[in-house]
Amino acid sequence: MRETHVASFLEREKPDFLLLQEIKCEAHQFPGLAFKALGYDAVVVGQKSYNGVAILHRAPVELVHSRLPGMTEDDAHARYVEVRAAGLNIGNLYLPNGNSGGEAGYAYKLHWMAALRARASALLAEDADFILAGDYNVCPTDADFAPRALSAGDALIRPETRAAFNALLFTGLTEAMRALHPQETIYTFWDYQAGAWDRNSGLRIDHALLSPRLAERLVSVTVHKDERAKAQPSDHVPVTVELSGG
DNA sequence: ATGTCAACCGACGGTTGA
Repeated sequence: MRETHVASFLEREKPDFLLLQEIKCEAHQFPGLAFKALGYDAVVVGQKSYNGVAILHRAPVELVHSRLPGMTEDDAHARYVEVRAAGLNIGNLYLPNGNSGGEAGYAYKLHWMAALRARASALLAEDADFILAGDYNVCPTDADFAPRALSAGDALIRPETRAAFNALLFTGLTEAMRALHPQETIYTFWDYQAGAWDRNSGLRIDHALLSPRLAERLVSVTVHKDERAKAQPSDHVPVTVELSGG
């Protein structure tokens, strides 16, 4: 994980919450002390080498889920953590890419998306205010990736992938970026390969979905593109979602 | 078909997943 990049972002932007994906370490290896010095505690759902998610927070939070409900007990992937804080549920997700492991790997992605939709439905049924945000590994439309950045059969743009994403939205959620910026070309990820950053061959795969009352409080969505130009950057850049006080 | 990267495992380099 890119500890110094994260620390400088916290220091500069001072978000109430920071949702991290692909921390790629177990919880005891997470660099909590550097963030603690800046006033942040962490809820960490880790795993050796791959996946892993964490939520950094300044005020106390209550852990709600450390696995996506509906996924089987033997699902070893650390891809979801949900906390309750500031009167809302915050779900941080790292949705399966779906391009590895053949058709079984892709089926896992679709299964995961179905479970996420079920979680959204359950939260709506509770009348909760909530946000489901993170790396969705989905380009919702052809406007969400640069020309030729992906091949036609890529799991990020397959029709079944987009149908599952739309099914999630159609439960009644609002995709924060497109609610405020419906037409702009916006990317949040640039591959390390093939000079993707230099050619601006990016993807928009990091999304924040808001429950109905939260959508009414949406003020701004900011992509911190400068982060990608730093030395040893992540291939994703941070996205800030600003909500008015509720 | 990738102009990449990091960690794995098992002993320096091929394999994996993104």
